[in-house]
Amino acid sequence: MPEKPARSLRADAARNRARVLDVAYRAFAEQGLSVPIDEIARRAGVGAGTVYRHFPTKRELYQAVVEARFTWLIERAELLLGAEDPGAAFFAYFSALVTEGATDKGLADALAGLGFDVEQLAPGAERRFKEVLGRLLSRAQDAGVVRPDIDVADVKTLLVGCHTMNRHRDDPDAARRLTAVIRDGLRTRRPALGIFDSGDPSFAERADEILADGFGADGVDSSGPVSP
Amino acid sequence: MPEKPARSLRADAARNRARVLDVAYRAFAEQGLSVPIDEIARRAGVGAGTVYRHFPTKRELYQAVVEARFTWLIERAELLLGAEDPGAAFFAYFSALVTEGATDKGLADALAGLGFDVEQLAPGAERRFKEVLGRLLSRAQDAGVVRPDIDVADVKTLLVGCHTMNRHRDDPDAARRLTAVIRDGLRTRRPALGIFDSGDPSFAERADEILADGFGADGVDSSGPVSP
DNA sequence: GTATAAGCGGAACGACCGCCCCGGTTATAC
DNA sequence: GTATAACCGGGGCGGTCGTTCCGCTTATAC
Repeated sequence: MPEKPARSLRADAARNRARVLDVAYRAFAEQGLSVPIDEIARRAGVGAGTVYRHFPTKRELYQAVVEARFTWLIERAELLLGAEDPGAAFFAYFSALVTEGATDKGLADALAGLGFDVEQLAPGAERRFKEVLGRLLSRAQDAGVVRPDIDVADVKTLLVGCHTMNRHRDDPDAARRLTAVIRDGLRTRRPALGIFDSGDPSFAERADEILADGFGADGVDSSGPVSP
Repeated sequence: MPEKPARSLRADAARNRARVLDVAYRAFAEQGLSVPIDEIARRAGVGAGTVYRHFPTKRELYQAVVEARFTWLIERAELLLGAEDPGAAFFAYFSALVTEGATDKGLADALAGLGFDVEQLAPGAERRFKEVLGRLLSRAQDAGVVRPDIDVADVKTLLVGCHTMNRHRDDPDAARRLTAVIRDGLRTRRPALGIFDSGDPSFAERADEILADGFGADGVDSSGPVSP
């Protein structure tokens, strides 16, 4: 059962390595990438040197954790690829990824590309993830459920946005509402019903004019509240 | 014209203060809150001590900049309050805030509550901002354009999400698409047209079952790729 | 012109964090 | 049991960043 791919590890070393990996997963999940290595070492009951012997850099430790998580996510997606309702499958997976990111900040950070670029961190896993997510997406699009103008990268970005929003407000009700907004936004537009449609387009131009005047111009108005 | 609310400042001191404030605005806009004080001092051509004499902490410097920006945003919103098309006014403002956040990372960080809590940073400005944004929102909701189940805090959070997404992908085309997804998600749902509707709800349950199995469970599978 | 105090700049301090090193310990082969 | 090499832990290094301190400079009042 236990594999020893490289030259065998001493028993205590193997134990420590597994322990560090497990603790690291939990710590990253709770605090994200920003958790110090020293804390992981402390929680694992080992010295920092031990962590660094098994994982030469923080990046490699993070990589090991993230890779395992991605593999897990990919497996889950594959379970849904055979589903009979492509739209429901896509949205079920999307929602699952959102809640997953709420539980695992390390994963959310990885998807967001905080600190390390995921494509370099775990190239294979990231590619397979995007591939399988892309298949779920195209099926939903082919079924006419998801708007056709977005691609996998867009979905990934929307996912990152959902994670940020959930961190910004930990209220679960709000999280559900906000995810619902994005899910609805992803759906194919129904034909306009007139009264609900976007409103007077000419006003949109006028609004832009109103706002355009100096919006985002340089400098802080020094006669304002900034100069006490 | 130039006010001197407190005891008068020496001419060079006033000049330096204004210079620091202006440079700080630009630096925060470009790099967000994470820009070091030393760099602001360097760019302003003064020593770090000079920055700290005028603004005792980084927080207070940031506060001065953010407060001015909020005041500016509030003024812009008030211009739109009298608009005849509440829906267009709301969406015009929302879009303006999104592009504003892309230009000004310091502002985006403030809205996201990164580093400092905005409500403590600039309580008055933040309250007035939420108030005026809330009025634009309710009007659009009363007009039946924006879905009624969301509140101001939701809109603020969605804004933060848009900013994150725009940072995650700097492609302007993608940014437009992603903002469009959220704007569409904010619109009142049209009556369902049957074929496009959410799909078999019973499958949604089954999908949850498929995914629920261990999704988000504790621990990393140590027989996986984590144990080379 | 001179006295004086406000203002200036940058060296320095402390805290944090990723990473390295080395003297001591311990599993393992014989 | 013993030799030995792998392994362990934690102190320390180097870098970053917010903040403070102090000797020198200079605007300003008289």
